[in-house]
Amino acid sequence: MPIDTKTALLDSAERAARTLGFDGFSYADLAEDVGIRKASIHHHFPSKANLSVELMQRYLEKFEALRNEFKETPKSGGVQLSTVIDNYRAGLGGGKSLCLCVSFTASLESLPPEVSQLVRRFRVMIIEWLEDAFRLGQSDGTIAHVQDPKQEAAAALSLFEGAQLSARAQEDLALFDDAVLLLKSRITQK
Amino acid sequence: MPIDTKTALLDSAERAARTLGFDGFSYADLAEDVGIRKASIHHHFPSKANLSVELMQRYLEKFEALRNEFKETPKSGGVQLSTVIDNYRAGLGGGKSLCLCVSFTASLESLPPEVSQLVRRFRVMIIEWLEDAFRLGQSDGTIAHVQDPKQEAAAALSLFEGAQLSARAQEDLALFDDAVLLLKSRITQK
DNA sequence: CAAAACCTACCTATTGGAAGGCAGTTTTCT
DNA sequence: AGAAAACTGCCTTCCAATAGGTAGGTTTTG
Repeated sequence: MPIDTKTALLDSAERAARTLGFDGFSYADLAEDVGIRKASIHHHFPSKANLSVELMQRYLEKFEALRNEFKETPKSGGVQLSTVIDNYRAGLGGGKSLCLCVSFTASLESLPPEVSQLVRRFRVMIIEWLEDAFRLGQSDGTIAHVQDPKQEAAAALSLFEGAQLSARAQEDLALFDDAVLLLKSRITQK
Repeated sequence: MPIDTKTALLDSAERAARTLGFDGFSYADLAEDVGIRKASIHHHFPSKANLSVELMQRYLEKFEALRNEFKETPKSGGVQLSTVIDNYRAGLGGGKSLCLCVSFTASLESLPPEVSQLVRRFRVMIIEWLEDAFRLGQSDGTIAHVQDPKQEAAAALSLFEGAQLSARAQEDLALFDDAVLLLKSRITQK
């Protein structure tokens, strides 16, 4: 047994959504990519709206799990912040893809309200993660001049998502690095 | 004469692109919105790719003009930065639309290479504007603790675009304000 | 009058989706 | 245990709607 077909479909759809946008791919594309007939996809995902929900659900859960990992084995604020940054950088796929949350936010109108809800939950979760990181970094001294962790978190999330757009616009990871350099320089590796 | 049809089409298309994404609207939608037959659109824009180019061109020119205005009648760095922020905020349309540059960046793969080029030019222009603003703010004292204007500019653009996404995700302008608050608090109104 | 603007009428390809079949596995009933 | 029923995963066939686009004629306008 190579790979579960449903998972293969989700993987393919996620790739497509993050590189082309949700309106940028079709069931036909998925079918060809996975090696299945187009109509068979409906067996796993009755509708494309349904697929979008399961896609975002899985994505959210994956990052919630990652976050919980870091909650249990506490690291310094600086390390936590670096981890989030690295994750957003890695999510760029060399400048070709975006965070699913970013991509879905851009075409939110084409998506069922359930997805909007999940996107919001995703954002809240990341914000909380960042807020914790900044608060920790403030007290353990691994992030310089933190005044208000809440404000920092809101700004940081926007910065990361915007930095992904910058990098993607020129398909160049250096643009991402440029955008986060200032923030990164406030981190004391400890 | 109410409005030039071509302009009406561009306006409608821009609205659609910024709220639904470029793949989220069709010539049929435009036709209904403007009150013209679908096929007639081809008279003004032979292809949708063509439309996307003219759309981005107009958008770029509009902001270039705005920028030049500020070049001729020099204001303080803080005021210039505030102006850019306000523009990105206004561009949100109450949380329903995005900057065309952001929207196009997300679905860049569906667009002709000419648009990628224009998107890049747009970004470069904004970055230069911001860089000038930070440099000015550094010397005239209207923006606090500016170390490297270049780094600040790159971070600021990402921040604004990301802040737009944040606000749009919840259709709430307050999210934009949250994200830019930290930066805004560094501006001394003068 | 000529050009520009717009129309009707089509066209082809693709969209997401419905309906029903069929082989293989698992569950249930006797 | 063995037959029947139900479920799974994928298939083929079909479909109405929509996509962007073309051809050629008619109206409007400078």
